[in-house]
Amino acid sequence: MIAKVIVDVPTSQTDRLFDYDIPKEWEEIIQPGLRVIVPFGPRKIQGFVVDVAKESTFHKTKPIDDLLDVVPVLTDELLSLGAWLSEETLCFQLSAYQLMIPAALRTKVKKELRLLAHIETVPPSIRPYFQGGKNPLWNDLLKDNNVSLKEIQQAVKEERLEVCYQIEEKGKKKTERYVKVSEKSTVKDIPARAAKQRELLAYIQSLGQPISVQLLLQETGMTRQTITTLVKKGFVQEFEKEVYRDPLAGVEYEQTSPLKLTEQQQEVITPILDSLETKSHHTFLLHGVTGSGKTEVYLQAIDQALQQELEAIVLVPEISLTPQMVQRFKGRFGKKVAVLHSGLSMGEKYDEWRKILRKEVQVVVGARSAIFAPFTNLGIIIIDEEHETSYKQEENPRYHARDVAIFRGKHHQCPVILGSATPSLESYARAKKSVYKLLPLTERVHSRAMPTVQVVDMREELRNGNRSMFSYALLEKLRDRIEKGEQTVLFLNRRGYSTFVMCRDCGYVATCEHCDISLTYHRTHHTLKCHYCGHEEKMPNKCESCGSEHIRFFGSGTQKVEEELTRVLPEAKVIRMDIDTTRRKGSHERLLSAFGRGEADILLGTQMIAKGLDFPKITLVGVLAADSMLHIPDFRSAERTFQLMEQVSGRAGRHDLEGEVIIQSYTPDHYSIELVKSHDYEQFFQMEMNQRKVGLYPPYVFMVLITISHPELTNVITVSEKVVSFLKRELLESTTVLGPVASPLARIKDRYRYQCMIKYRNEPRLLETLREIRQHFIREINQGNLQVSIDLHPYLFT
DNA sequence: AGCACGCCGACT
DNA sequence: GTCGGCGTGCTC
Repeated sequence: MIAKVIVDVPTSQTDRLFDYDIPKEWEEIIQPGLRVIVPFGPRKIQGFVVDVAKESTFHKTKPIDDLLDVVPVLTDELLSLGAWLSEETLCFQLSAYQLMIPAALRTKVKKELRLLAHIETVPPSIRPYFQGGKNPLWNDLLKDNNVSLKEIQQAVKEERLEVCYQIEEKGKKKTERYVKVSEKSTVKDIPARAAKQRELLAYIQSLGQPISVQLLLQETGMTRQTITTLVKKGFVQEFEKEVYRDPLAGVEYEQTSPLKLTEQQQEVITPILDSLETKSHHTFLLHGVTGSGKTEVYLQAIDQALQQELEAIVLVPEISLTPQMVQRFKGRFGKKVAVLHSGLSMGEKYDEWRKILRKEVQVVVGARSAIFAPFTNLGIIIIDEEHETSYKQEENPRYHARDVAIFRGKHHQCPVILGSATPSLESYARAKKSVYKLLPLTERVHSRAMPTVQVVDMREELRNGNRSMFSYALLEKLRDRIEKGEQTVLFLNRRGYSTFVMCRDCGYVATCEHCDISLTYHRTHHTLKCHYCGHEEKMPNKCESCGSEHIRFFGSGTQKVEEELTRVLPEAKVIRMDIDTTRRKGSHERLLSAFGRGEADILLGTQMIAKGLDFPKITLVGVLAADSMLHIPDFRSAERTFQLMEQVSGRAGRHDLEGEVIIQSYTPDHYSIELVKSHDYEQFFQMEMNQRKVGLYPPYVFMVLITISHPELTNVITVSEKVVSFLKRELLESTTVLGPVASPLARIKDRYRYQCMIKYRNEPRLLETLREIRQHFIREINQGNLQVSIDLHPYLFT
């Protein structure tokens, strides 16, 4: 029998199957999805078995060396998903499979030296390494300049030393020491004067089951010595037991039960339940305004899946994986839930993952990579806040969790639900074309009103002599809330901190005459540049629109805002939440719960406070600079602005008190800001779609971004030009190839970067052509200087 | 990725 | 004549 193996060597030359003999004794055991150790040239490496066959066309097959697993770590479905993913994202199959297993399982095979003869026979320089019967690692010897490799090689040849391969598994299963009573031991057998021992044995006996040593000590107040004596005398046995690391140890979740659904909720859940019951795949776009009760719909749909003995995956954006969110799922489904996010340690992630593999949980709540949870009976997949860009991985493999979800939905014939108050244009357009099924939730639960939104024109403020970052209207309302003891959320968007140029008098922003996208200021040449078409112009001294000299770059930090806030409102208690104040583990939750307890009047923060906040006393939301994101040179900037404004507005008035929103802007007339007033997603969608049509952007076209980098600028330019002319030659006439132009980040780590862009509607030879490009530059790539990164459906243009 | 093989310059 | 530089190519 032959195993087809993907070896752990991430290069394009080895990105194919290698055949290995399966030794007789393993024929029953080896199956697809197992990890194995195989000989590869002169060394031993790890690999994934992806298939088993009768025979090989290769005539010099070697046998598999060792097994790393007994139970497959990849299911058949995940194996085929990996193959598909590597096709679609142009990554190595190996990388796709590594994505699906926890980091703890990504083993390294290390080379170590062992003594075959007496220590005196090996070179003196390496003798110290063998002290205490140790086997030194090859790499450690290499680092030592006194050690001569020649001598080692000689010793190996003469069989005084041998080179062995040691598997180093990073993920250790956590164990604890347990004790249990030995058979037929009785208290009577212990001398009466050993009262402590008697008492302890009796206690363990009374439990009727093994107990962890730590817990035993805690509960009885005895010393370790007493236990050891009992063990020595043979009355009890001590052993290691595997335990799970519990990141949420001690946290109690209040059990919740299903709420009565509103009429609208009932309407949207019906087709989902239908899809579940008939086991047919549909992708639903659940478009529900903030506060419309999407989560309750998710919960009840999952409940239905569980009743059918099926499993569920829920994806949540990383930043909203707060205890508040986890609470809602744990509260309803208790121990059936595993949580996977980046805040967990490697060991904790490994444990959560193993619970899934062993079918000890049926629901996974997690960030992007949780979409690969090794379930085998999926009943439903939910992607909350579907428009979030964090669902796209920005490094290889550059996959989008939405695409993976739909692949798995089709495989399991189960519903996929994309939920959002502000769907991505791509998804909404698909829903309009009936590719997805649109499920609208237009009302908030308990018929609460949407918050009223007031847009303040900051140009006007400036004209009225207000040079501060707070408008009169916002200040007045802030004072009002403090007086009433109500709370305010102040939102400052730091993304787009960078370098767009704007006139403080008229709001004019320098844009590219060819692309209708704001220009980026380049300090090096004091110029303005377009990152899409390469257009370049001089940085103006005066506003081109009104002639004012108040033209400047934009950007302001939370810290500065906080200072100013304490100056103008000294009585206000402020909690600041940004990357700086939430870096430490748990500080995120601490700050939020402090705010929830009413320990502050104002919560000031960035992105991270835009989501999931649900506190009854928040009645005012202020957005300090709504435009900051609008002028990022990205065709999605208007979409992101609208989404964010809506998202932030949703924080206000979610309970009995009515909510109010103040948005400060220098471009109050822009539709992405204007339309927040009426919370009119539909209208925004229409406007933005027009823009996309004119500019030829998704969803009207698909895009591919190719980034070329090299330490030598001239090299980057030559290669980029070759790439572009090759693309133009190979691809259809209807396809647009743009560039090459310097990337927005024109140099990273001493490497120059150029990019080109493909826009296409239908391009059957696309993947093939892109693969050819990689292949063509393979030599230069292998020499390690050239990098060609290919991003299909990019979300980031740096 | 590693590692071997192989073909040229510098040296005991 | 040999040692060692790293360009090239292979690994079931």
